[in-house]
Amino acid sequence: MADDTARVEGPDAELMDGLVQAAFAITSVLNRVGARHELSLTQLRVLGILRDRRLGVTELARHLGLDKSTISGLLDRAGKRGLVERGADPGDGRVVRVTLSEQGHHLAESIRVEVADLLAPFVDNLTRSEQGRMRALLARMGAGVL
Amino acid sequence: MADDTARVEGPDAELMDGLVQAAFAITSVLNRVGARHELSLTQLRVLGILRDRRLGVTELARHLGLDKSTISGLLDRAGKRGLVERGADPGDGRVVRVTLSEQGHHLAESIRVEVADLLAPFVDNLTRSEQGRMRALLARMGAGVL
DNA sequence: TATTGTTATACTCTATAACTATA
DNA sequence: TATAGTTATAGAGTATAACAATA
Repeated sequence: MADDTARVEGPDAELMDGLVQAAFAITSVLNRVGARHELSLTQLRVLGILRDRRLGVTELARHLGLDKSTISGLLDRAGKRGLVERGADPGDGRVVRVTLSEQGHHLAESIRVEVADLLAPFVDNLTRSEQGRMRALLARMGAGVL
Repeated sequence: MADDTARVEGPDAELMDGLVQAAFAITSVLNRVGARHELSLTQLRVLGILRDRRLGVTELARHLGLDKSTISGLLDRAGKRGLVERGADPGDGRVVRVTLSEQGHHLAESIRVEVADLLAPFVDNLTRSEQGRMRALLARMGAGVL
């Protein structure tokens, strides 16, 4: 075998490991920030998703990959804390429109800042151009729809 | 301001968003694979951690960032399924050495393969050299200890 | 009939506090 | 005294099944 580049190798196992480790690390940061505000990771995600959206229960369930019955309970607890509000849908009497309360918006913004603060030291280990390259590589991988 | 590069900007918010989205996406893959085998994400992690380690309950708790009482319950359930075994420590009568059973090792290996299969299509969106660059960037960020 | 949301039920996950055994 | 692990307890997260209301 003269040409090493022709060797058939599986996908880069080390990279996969790195991605999974990074995912755990980032999730740990999110959990820590959530815990400061007595929010589970899921509640944190609800706040993040509802920041710029007004969704029905079923849509929210689809965003989170959870059953709608799970969302009902989640919303009960978040509602009791004054973070979200349930409203009627003008066009369809069956759907419940879920929105962030003003307090919910404030909390979501605090969380965004705190997460950025905890992530910054790591992102700052990269130069500006490295940051740009990382961003581009994530996009090329299709990280958003992964 | 003649020199744009001198402008003080906050850390790259877009990159942070990309990292968080990627983390959710990867976690979703892990959850899916776990669900196939009726394993929670935490049980999945236990299998992964114990693959090449023989830890005490407290050490395992530290690895996972959970309380040791949580680990006790986790091990009860995993043990009942024959995935892990509790053994004595030769040097310290207080510690319980946790190991993967043979069945646990098999399952851990299956999971590794399944995760790799689900992640492969995305990693394969990058060329070899891009994969290498991504791996290096993750390492430079300190993704492992993030 | 099909869809939206809620409720009842049953587990798992998780932390806190109190406990036992060993060091 | 201090540390390792377990147990009891309580609350949150989760899915399944059954249900009511609306389309």
